[in-house]
Amino acid sequence: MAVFERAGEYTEQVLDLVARIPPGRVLTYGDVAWVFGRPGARAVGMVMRYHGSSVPWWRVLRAGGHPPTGHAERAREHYEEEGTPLVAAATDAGYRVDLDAARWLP
DNA sequence: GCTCTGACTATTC
DNA sequence: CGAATAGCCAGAG
Repeated sequence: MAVFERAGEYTEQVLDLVARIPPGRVLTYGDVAWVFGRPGARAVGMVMRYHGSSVPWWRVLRAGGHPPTGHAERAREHYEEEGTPLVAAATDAGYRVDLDAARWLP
């Protein structure tokens, strides 16, 4: 595949997986890292910061269904547009994604 | 090749 | 529930 040949394998795998996430579905940083057999949740976030412009980063959230730091507002627009199950919550942007229903695994 | 940084997570106060 | 602490990994300088 190697469509995202920009950095190490890890980055390529992360970008490839995120790009494969179907609409209306989401994944947590921990899950993405878990798929690669590496608890590098932080590394996944870094990949998004550098190459997130090339992938649907809004489909990748933190543990508990909270959107990425500083991007909650922007991500919410995508969730409503794709029909991602959201849940009202008194955290971050005042909402969170229903992982129990939107969680997706390859 | 070492050090700093960060879109994280879990635990504790 | 909110803030603080520690542990974790990979990339960039």
